[in-house]
Amino acid sequence: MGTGKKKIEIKRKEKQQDRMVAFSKRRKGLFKKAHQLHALSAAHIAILVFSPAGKPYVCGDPCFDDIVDKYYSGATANAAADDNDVVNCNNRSTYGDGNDADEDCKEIGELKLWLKRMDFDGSDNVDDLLLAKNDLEQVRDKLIKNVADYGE
Amino acid sequence: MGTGKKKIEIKRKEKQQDRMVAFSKRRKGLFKKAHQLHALSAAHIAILVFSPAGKPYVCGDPCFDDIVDKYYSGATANAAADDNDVVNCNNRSTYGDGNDADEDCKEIGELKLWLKRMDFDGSDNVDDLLLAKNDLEQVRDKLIKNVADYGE
DNA sequence: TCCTATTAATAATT
DNA sequence: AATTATTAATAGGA
Repeated sequence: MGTGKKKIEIKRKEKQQDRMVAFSKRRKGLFKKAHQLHALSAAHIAILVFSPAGKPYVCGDPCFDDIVDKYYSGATANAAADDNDVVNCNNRSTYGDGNDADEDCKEIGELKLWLKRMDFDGSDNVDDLLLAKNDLEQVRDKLIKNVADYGE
Repeated sequence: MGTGKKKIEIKRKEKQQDRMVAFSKRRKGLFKKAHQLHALSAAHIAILVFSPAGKPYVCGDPCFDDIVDKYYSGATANAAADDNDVVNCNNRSTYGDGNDADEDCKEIGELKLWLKRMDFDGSDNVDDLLLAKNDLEQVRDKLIKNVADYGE
């Protein structure tokens, strides 16, 4: 995937500057797609992005806060549970303060997010498999590092 | 804009069924773009969409709730104020409250289910991590093979 | 759903 | 930033 003069691997770019360039171009594209989706289908859409530099960008059709409010009001929050198309990863992890138990929870929570996002069970196309491959490689690297940290 | 056999106008489709078709295709595309943006730039991304039928779809990299929390916590909320690309309308809503420790305990239970599905246990000691590492490597190799088989 | 003609998004380069 | 070669997304139809 990718679109441009060359096919690129979808993986974290090494240099901060490259990440910022990719972010700028693709954030713009993402918001445009979101706006189109709203205009065509009348769906309500809320997007929140933090740039690599930590700057927030918000996009809402018709309004970010209202849509998020509606979601957290819970009236319909469980309706998506049975839809296998849904990419739904809501997993709270504690950031910080750090007693050991909490740290472990955080590590495990992050790992879980990675695994859940892979969702390669039903993938039958090259793109999904490639994404899963990338994710797996990163999870593996994380594990290797954790093991090393434990004194392996 | 649009991409397909014909250029289309970006305006609300008249028939509900047409809106649903466009929504299904484009929601998938939007989430894919979001995942790519995250993978490439390490940006944090949260998307919430209500379909024309009112069904919610959530996408979060790395986690929807955490990103939204971070935004509403306000630590960085004002950083975007000077960016003219930002569509920014804030109205805080309260939700959740549950204490973090309890939330994490629930998370651990869910995690173990996930890890079992992945064919390895989710312990946090070195031996189990090593086993997990081996399992992940095998899964990864499987995926790489699958990708090769698809002719990538 | 799947297919494919066509357009839109974007990676590399300037 | 602006341009352009190329790929990816998708509109319409099977």
